[in-house]
Amino acid sequence: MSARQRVTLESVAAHAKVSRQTVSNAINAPDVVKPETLTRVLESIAELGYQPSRAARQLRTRRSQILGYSLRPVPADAHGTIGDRFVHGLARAAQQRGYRIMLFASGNDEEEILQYDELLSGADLDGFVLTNTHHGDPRIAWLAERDVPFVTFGRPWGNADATHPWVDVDGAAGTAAATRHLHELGHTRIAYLGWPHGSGVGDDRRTGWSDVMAELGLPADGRWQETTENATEPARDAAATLLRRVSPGAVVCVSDSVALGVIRAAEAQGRRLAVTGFDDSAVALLAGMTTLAQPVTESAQRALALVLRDIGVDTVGPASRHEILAPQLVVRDTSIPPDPLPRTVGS
Amino acid sequence: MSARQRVTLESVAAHAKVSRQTVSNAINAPDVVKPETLTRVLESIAELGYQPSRAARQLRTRRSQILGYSLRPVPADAHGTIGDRFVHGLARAAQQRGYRIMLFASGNDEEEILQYDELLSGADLDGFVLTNTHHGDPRIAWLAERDVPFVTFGRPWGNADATHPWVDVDGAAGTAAATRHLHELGHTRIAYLGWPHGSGVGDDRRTGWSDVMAELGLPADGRWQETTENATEPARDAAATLLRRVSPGAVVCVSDSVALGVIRAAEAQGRRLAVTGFDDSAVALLAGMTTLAQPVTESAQRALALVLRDIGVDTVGPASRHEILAPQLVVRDTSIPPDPLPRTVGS
DNA sequence: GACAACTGTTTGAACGATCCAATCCGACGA
DNA sequence: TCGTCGGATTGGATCGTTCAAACAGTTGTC
Repeated sequence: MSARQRVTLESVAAHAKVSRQTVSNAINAPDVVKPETLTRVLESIAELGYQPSRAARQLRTRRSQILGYSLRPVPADAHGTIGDRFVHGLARAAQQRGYRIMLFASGNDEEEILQYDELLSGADLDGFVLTNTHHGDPRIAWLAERDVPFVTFGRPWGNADATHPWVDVDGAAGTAAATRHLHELGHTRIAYLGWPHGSGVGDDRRTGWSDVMAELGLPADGRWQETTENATEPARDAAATLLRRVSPGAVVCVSDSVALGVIRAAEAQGRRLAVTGFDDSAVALLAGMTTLAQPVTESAQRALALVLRDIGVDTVGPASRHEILAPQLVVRDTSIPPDPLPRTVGS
Repeated sequence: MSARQRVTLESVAAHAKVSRQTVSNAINAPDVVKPETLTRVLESIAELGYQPSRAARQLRTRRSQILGYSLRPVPADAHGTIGDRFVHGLARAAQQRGYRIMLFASGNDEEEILQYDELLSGADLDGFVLTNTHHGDPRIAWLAERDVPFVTFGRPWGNADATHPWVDVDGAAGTAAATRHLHELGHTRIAYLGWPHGSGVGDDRRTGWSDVMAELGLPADGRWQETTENATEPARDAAATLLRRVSPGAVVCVSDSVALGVIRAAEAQGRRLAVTGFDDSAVALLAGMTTLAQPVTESAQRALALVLRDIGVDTVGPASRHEILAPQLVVRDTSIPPDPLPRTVGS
């Protein structure tokens, strides 16, 4: 009920019989305070339950200890929880380091840049975490130009000399693992269904398949691949073509949605087919689909560490400025040994 | 490159040839400023691109213009985008009103309350938005006791005299609409598969079905319902029992996951069955499932308006302190007319 | 013994906004 | 002409922290 008096540096100082600044030092630069004074001050802080006012600190230091994270409208057909889990991991990692995540909404890159401007001058945000970066992303240029600390979840495709820190999942390693897995099961006729050429992520994932196929001396030319947009219906049609053309025993897919299309096509043609997806979405779980789980939480933690380093929070050793994390193969029912007679079509 | 001087109240005042306070008034209380002075000041603000320092304002007023939103770990089998879309709607609605959303992570109610305490004293948050409230939620008691403004997405089940503002989706209206829809298609043997008794949301949705059935003079006793936890596998087993017991022509389900279990059970038994789900998740879209779409974005907007009113941002007329929004029926393929001979168990 | 160097602590000023009290100014009435 | 009134505007104090410089106390050096 009664509004208790706010605990401030001054009141802690009085309680510990030192000055404001010494209490401040005890928090921000403990090494300059005499050990016995330090313990006395820390006791007072604990006893009074003191918490520094972020506003006052921010006003003086021009640092908010807050990072910005932009939300885009959620597409209607989204079934992933990747975004969800990434934000959660980010928020948790941040608050362990005394930082917080502030959200803002934007519809496109330009709008988002306007928000950057507003948040930097008005709210003194210390940095940003970007997702869904793309080729020639204007947000990256804007931030880099102003020396604003930021990190991207997703590597800068087609811009090898980008200097900002980033974290990404190794798509090629993922499809490579899936391809090897299918080969170990006995498959030799392994096709690939991916996104249209030109997207960094899609091309990367295709590479994993084609490299392993080459390594194994198995065919992976144009006849063994097909492309489709990232939805189940179009994927079904593309898969139907692919199945008729090379009659594969297994298909590595660029995503769970696409993989589901392949499964539907196989059912329609009455074929027995091994399929792998990518993302480990809820759909994959429901379909009992073998897929690749992205290390989302770990990505968030690494991303946070990278941007905090640029902000200057910890000046630990010169580790790499980017991280590539391998996804994990989740084996379920849809990766099955091949038919004894691979050539046989249908029931 | 060169760090341009920050635009402050003082510099705007100098530019407009008035005093600090007049500029402040132009922003916070335009009606006390003489019109011609006002326009002059506003022009200066626009010209210099002035933005008030949130830190300074917060230090003085003890208001941050920030609302807290807690994230819980995302369950592995989650396939909904409801949480995602709610946060997005919240962030967008907030920033239209000059507010921002700050995230924090917590694992349980107690941990979340500790975060409240920290955020209130350290960061001066103006209020909170809670989701996933439950019976006897300690968070609600804690916040209410301290007169902290907050709103919940989800009504206070079993606590009719709760006084805090809330927003919720009308589950009963949803299942009622589904039931009527099935009846209009010609169904009369309509069963229900729900969650175990005792959960507010689950019981509410069941009510919608049973009320309409009673209204239509159709049977809805215990034989026509079954319960299951919210996952596809258990739902399939429960559905199998239900189908054998009353041989329904249609089943209204408490969620999309459960509905998918019913579809699987019907396939296994070779039955033709109309099914409706709840939530309009990606799974429903993929399965071509008739379901109920929750007005998530609108809920977020209303929730924001309610909590801002308690904070005292707008003192508009005395509207209601809670809102119940109706979900929308999304008709797809799984709501089908009944067999000509409902008793026939098809091949 | 005087001065310098160093350690640990304290004091005053500043960050940029709002609150509060005081002042200005033109109009109006006596 | 002067005092009064009320709305518009001004200057000073304040919020709680950190920065920069000054201060006392001890030790070391020639």
